[in-house]
Amino acid sequence: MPELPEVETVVRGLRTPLIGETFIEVVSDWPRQLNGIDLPELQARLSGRSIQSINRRGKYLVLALDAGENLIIHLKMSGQLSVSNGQMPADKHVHTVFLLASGSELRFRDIRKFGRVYLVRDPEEVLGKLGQEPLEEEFTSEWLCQEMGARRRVLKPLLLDQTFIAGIGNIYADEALHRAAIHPRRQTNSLTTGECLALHEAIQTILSLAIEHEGSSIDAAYIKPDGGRGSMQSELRVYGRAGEPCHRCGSIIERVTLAGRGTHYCPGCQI
DNA sequence: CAACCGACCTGTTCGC
DNA sequence: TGCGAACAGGTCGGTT
Repeated sequence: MPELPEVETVVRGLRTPLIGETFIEVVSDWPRQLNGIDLPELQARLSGRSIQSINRRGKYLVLALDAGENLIIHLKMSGQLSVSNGQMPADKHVHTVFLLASGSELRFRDIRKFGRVYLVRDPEEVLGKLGQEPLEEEFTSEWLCQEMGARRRVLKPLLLDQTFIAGIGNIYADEALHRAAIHPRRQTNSLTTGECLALHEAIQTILSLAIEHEGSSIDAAYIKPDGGRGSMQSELRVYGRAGEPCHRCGSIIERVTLAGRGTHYCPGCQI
């Protein structure tokens, strides 16, 4: 579930309670969540490590620790992180708990169990294949237009390709294409310069707006670390609005399956 | 290289 | 009310 804006919101929400904290112990009842590191090894390498910074790369959270270790977490479809004082018992979907020196604990809750935790000395081991950060300076309209022209692919699946641009997921791909008034099935090399500029603008605008709104909380799948909800769901113009009228042209929003994903678009104004 | 499909999981919603 | 099918913010690996 969480895409770039949701992960960014989680990162911001974890900084205050976690930076400067020290790991004491890890408890897990779902070893697969630890992505192949066995619990004793994780325990040994994490115990005594303090958290120096928390950042985001694509949809990954990166906790930089002392002694050159990095704890990297991907929430996939249903992962949630929260910091608890340990008083309230964790519910049955919390599968990994990181106990901290202050007595509080970082809880990784994940109904569908797709989320993963990595502990690596070199973050590139996990993040190495990711593409451009869409809100950073290197993501320019010149770069985007050149890449589009050079590729021969269907547009929406390319936007979801994390090795091309890192962080866009199914909601914001659909929303960016609607804002840019481009049909999701268009071929990348068929875009005009004007369309490509509009797409670049739309990607940056929708992601920034979603961060301002602290992400989209459509059901219980995404909540902030403090338990609150984002408000971006009420700003969405196509995602989840099949059968409703387009705010721009009044046509009825359609939902189709494209590359295996539900795809929402306006047949009236997305050309 | 690109497109497609099942796998990985559990829960919720929808149609009959 | 019950019950199965479809669907869900993501990615990976194997196959055409």
